[in-house]
Amino acid sequence: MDKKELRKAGLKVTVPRIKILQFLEHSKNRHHSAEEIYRHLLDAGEDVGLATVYRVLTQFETAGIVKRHNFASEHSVFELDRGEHHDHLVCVECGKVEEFLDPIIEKHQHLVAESKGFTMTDHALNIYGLCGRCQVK
Amino acid sequence: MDKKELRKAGLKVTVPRIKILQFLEHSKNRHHSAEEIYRHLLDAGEDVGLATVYRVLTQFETAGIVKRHNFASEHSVFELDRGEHHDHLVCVECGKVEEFLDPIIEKHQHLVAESKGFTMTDHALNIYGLCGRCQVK
DNA sequence: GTCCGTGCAAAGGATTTGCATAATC
DNA sequence: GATTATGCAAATCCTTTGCACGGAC
Repeated sequence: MDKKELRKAGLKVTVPRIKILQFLEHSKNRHHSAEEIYRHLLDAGEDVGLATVYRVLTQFETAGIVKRHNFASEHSVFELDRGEHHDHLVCVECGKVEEFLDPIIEKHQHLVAESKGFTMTDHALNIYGLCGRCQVK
Repeated sequence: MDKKELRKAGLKVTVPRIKILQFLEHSKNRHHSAEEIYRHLLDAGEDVGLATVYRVLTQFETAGIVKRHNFASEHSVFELDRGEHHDHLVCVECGKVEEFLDPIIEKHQHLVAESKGFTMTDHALNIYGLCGRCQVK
């Protein structure tokens, strides 16, 4: 129920917000750029502006509905925030994104931060490489 | 000997290239944005353009003299590439950057990539937090 | 009806590029 | 002297903002 989720976040229920939320929930790939989401909505016959997509995504990020990532610099990609933390494996060839969680890495990150006197607030681990399919080519 | 290093990289020895290399070698902080480098050169009385700083840094990156990082999105920062890999701890308050290397994390990153069928080409682990000094404030 | 959200176009910041001039080899 | 590098200004890419109109409550 997308409407509920929006209301819970204190956001009015509007067409762009619902459509963007639905796309993020139902699309096969979980990571999308604002441009991709915008294109998808246009293709689906929605009359929406790219600026609105950015605005909605930013609101979603603030509300904790969405996470923003900056992989290989360039543009940001967004994914639904399901609460469970994970890191990313990104194929440098086709852009495919895989998620993973390694408890030992997680633990050691905390140890490292601690040993340097830092209070860790967040971390981003991105592994770049060639996915199985792109290695063959 | 900066001139030698430039020639070795197949780059002509020019004033901007030498000055940028010297700054990266001798500055206390090892991580700098293009803007910072540009400002420093201007303050030192050099007549240089920001575009040249970007061009030189990109050439240095290609030549393996410099590494480019994209921490909290926004702008890139550059550091001299000394060959030895390391990851980064970034203070979200003051921007201070600490380097670290954790063999167990390194090893597990390879294991993760392998288990997903990826050939790892690179990785970036950034831990964000508050450094000791900023926690006190 | 009030207020917030939207589309459009214009602005914004970081980085790149085109071009004539100036420097390196 | 030929070629490559530079500075400047304009262009580009992604993203944000200003504004008048339209929709949500």
